[in-house]
Amino acid sequence: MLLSLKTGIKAAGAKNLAFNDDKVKGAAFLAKSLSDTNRLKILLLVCEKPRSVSSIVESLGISQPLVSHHLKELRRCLLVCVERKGPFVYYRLSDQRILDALRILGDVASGLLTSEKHSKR
Amino acid sequence: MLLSLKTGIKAAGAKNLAFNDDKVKGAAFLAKSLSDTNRLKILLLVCEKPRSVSSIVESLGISQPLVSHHLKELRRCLLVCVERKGPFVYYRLSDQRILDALRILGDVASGLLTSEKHSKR
DNA sequence: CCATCATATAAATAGTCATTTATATGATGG
DNA sequence: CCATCATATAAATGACTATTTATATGATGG
Repeated sequence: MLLSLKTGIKAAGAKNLAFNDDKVKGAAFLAKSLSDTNRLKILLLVCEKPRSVSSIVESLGISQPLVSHHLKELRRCLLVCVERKGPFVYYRLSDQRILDALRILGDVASGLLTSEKHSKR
Repeated sequence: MLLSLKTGIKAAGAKNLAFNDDKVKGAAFLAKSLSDTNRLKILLLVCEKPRSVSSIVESLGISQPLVSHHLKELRRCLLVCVERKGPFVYYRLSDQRILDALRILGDVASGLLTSEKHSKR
């Protein structure tokens, strides 16, 4: 299966030689974490400077356990870094390149909904 | 809720002014579609030239109904374009920028697993 | 038209996941 | 220590989704 994919890609010829199976699995793994709007909003909040959980709760207007739950998932994917300061726990985005990916996805989504590329038949 | 996010972002200050709620929703929507390894493999197969369903089935070694199912999802997100030629149906990637996003995600995933950024405490 | 090939859809199943409610941990100030 | 605040975890629930198996549609060549 893995082999047949590689074969397929090689047969196809070019651009995606960089996508070995680990890259594909890693990309899918991160994409899953980025597929929830609440998590995306959290990432956008912590991308500038570290933010405490309560600050995130206040900004997003969703329940504290839900924020904690999503932060746990983001931690699991190593998308955020954690630092405790007294009673507060601060989270920040661990890699700014995630923002680039999100920008592309957002732009492509906007484009796809307005363009007519897909109406091709 | 939407408002509070915007407020939160504006309060945060800068980089993500481009992320309005529609962009966030769009990015999450596409990310969900990218979160399955089989769909990613399909996208990588159709990113070069149009590919028929049977060709994809053969390359990936998964069942034809499963491939059709995933293609349907990719169609729903407008990530692929469809063209029928005789009995064959050809799919191709509708926007090459998706590859850029995938490359970033793959790279970040590789990086996060090896780096020590997250072990900060 | 009929048989066959390519693709799509349907139904069933099992696993995952977001959300809520309730409770626990953990630090701090008095 | 105790009360309180900040955060995390647990359990329950409903919704969604990937996969399989079976069947349907749709085009083509004879």
